Amino acid sequence: MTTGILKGGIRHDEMRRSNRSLVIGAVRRAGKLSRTEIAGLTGLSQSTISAIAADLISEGIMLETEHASSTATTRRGRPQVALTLNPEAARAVCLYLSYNQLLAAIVDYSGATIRSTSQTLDTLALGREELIDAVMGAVRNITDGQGQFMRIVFAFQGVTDARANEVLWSPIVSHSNIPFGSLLEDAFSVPVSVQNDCNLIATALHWKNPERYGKNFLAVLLSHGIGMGLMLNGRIFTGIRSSGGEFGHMIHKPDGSLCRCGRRGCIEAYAGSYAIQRRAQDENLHAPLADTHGADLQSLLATARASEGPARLAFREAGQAIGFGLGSLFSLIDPAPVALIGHGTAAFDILEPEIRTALAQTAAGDIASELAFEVWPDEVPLIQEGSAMSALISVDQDVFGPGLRILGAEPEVVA
Amino acid sequence: MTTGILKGGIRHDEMRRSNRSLVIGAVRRAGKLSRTEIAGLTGLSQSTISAIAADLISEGIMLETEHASSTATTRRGRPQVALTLNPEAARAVCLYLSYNQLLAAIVDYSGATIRSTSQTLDTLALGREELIDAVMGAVRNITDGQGQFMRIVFAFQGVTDARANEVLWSPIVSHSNIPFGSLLEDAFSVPVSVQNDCNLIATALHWKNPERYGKNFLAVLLSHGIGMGLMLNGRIFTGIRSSGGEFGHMIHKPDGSLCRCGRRGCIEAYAGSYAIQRRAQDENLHAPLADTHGADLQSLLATARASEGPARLAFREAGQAIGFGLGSLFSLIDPAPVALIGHGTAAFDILEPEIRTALAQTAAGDIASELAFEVWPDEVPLIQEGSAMSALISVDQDVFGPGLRILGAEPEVVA
DNA sequence: TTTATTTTTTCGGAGCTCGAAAAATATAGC
DNA sequence: GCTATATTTTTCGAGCTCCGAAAAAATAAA
Repeated sequence: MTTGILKGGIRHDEMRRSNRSLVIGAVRRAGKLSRTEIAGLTGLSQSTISAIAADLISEGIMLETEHASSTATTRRGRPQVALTLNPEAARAVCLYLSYNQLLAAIVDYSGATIRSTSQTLDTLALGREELIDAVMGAVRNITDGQGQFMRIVFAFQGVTDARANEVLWSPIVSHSNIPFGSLLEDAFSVPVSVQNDCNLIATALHWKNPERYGKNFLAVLLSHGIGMGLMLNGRIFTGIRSSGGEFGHMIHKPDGSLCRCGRRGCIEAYAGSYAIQRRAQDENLHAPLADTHGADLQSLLATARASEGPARLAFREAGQAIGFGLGSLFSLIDPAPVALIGHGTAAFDILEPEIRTALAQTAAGDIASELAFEVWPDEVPLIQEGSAMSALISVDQDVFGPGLRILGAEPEVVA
Repeated sequence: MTTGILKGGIRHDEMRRSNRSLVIGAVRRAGKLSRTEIAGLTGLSQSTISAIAADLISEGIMLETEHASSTATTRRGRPQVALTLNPEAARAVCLYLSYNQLLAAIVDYSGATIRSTSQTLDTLALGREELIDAVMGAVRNITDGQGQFMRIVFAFQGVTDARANEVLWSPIVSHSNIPFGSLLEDAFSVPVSVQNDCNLIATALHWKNPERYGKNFLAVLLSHGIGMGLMLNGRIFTGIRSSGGEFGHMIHKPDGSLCRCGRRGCIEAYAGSYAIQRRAQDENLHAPLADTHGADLQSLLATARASEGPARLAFREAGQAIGFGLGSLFSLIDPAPVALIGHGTAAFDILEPEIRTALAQTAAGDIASELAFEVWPDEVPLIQEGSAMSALISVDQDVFGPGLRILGAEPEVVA
């Protein structure tokens, strides 16, 4: 139900704008598409597609590829000409700051990675200015001599604001409210979006496997902390003020274990890998916050698998927290496909039965049995792919859709 | 971020369709509007509005009202002519089935109630067929001799499916999966939508007070059970399969109190009025399910206000459950304006401090202090208004927006 | 080489919006 | 009462964009 916020009469140019975006989106999704196929997919007429394609080609946004052998073997009749996005049409910079690591990449308009860099840095120890300098330096470094670029996407473990401009809070740095968006925009004169890593994971899943991850699904990152990306109605769900979806900080047990965020009883305080380790060692009151990235958890997991004991109990309680949390979430939005991502999924064999047992005790219980989890151990490639798609879709819709011409992306005129 | 589900090229007729809807929506929102004002609000040109208004008037959807004294006292120049929706253009039937009561109303296209009926019935005791017959009878009864109508909205305390067709489960009847939508559609040959009562409350708040209840807010019904309606991005939020938003059945305490739904630890099992009463009397294991509609709760509340004791404790625990629940919810969607509705709000003086204390311990704690609750003791008028608006907006957009002509709504030709 | 088949482009027609000018309708001043 | 001024609404021609049908293009099959 639309509810009467006005402004927004459709004019003539809007129509073209929208249809151009539709065509670009269809080609991005499929990779290669003939005019006839585009007409079929969009419902627009052949003649309209012909006109729009001619424009896009003359603007250097799309390319005609030699005889597309798209449809099986050669058939009678004039062969279809495949259209693709012109890789040279635009470039974007993708940044990903995670615990002690800063990744950067340049992608072309087709999504291919042109160049990438990686550097380690002590994220928690760094001062505010040092942190900003490191990020700025990474962009300067990777773009040096690489020509113009049209977008920066800054992926971040933490809470960003809803306008995708500022980092509000993050577990991996010691500072809050850092306006990376404005800083980067001022420095590089390019639109920047600051995005929560889990939201980008969801974006990536949607592009990798649209059958499973269509208009509604859930991606849960099981890592040092617990994160979530949520797709609802075909859109990444963000909160009203922040990037939202702080699944890890829903309350599992009022007044329960101490969480990294300073509060008590959050899901993360049971299911984050630091919490599992803490629970396995002594009792569960105070958080040591040792950085348990990788190895330690592996040995703990081996112990847990070997026999009953505190280690296995710790993983079980983690599974319970996740299960009840999903149950509460599903009370609001119903079960949907769920993906579990990150190194915490190594313990999936122990977690899953506990998750299902807990879920069965919640309002989602009836349909929980239908629910299939998919596991992706490594989140980094997903975040990188999500960043690239996020940047490029933004170019598709905001720049090439409207048909503006942008500095530094001078299109070749393909007579 | 739009994500590439195709189909949906904009054609020429779509443009008109969309702009017609926009005009109708503007007039519905404002009640009375001159062509000039519509042009200003929609951003469309005067000439376009003139053309669209002429169409709508000739189709009998809008009316020219005598010299609208909309703008203060008379000014120089040709006076504005106010346009209003023609009350005769359409009618809709609104039904509301709640505990032991079935309300029906006919509203005209301006939203005015033409006729209304009320009947009591023993909802829990009624057989499946008796229940269906009662609903059918109510529609037949109220529409008898009243001419054609274009929509039925069936408001319901309970879970409906996402297509707004079926009642999946309800606490007030003994049967589940009743396809009221199809049954009514077959019987009356009119589109029917079956809606959760809390979603309609949210719709009503949005129309009554768009400043406060704009694109994002939350309505929580504190009654025998606990319900929720959620507006996100200007749309009523529904789950993927069901009407969704079952706030009352998020888990407050794993393995906690028995809930009316058969599970344990739901928020409702602490905050529903049956739960409060149960908690005040003995211990909290089994639910008596006495129908505590009204009076009993009043005396309990008096006891609670008078002195410390089990009664006050029961209300306090209810507040805690609500507070932690809101905290979890706000972890996902951030604080937004909240309205509390229903007879449970009579205890607001006791509940509020507990809600705020609990909230402060959750991720929403930082901004919880900014949060203002608004209290509406009586839900029925809101549900009725919400039903009417829901039905009429559907006519606006699906029938009159496209400009089709519908049986039984023969427009007068206003030369 | 001719015919059949399929894709793509071209062209005329129709619908919608827009801006500017004209028409309509009131008040204000003399 | 008449004219000037102000404001709203309608009218009219121009400009986009889309569509359908026909033409053109490009290939396989006969």
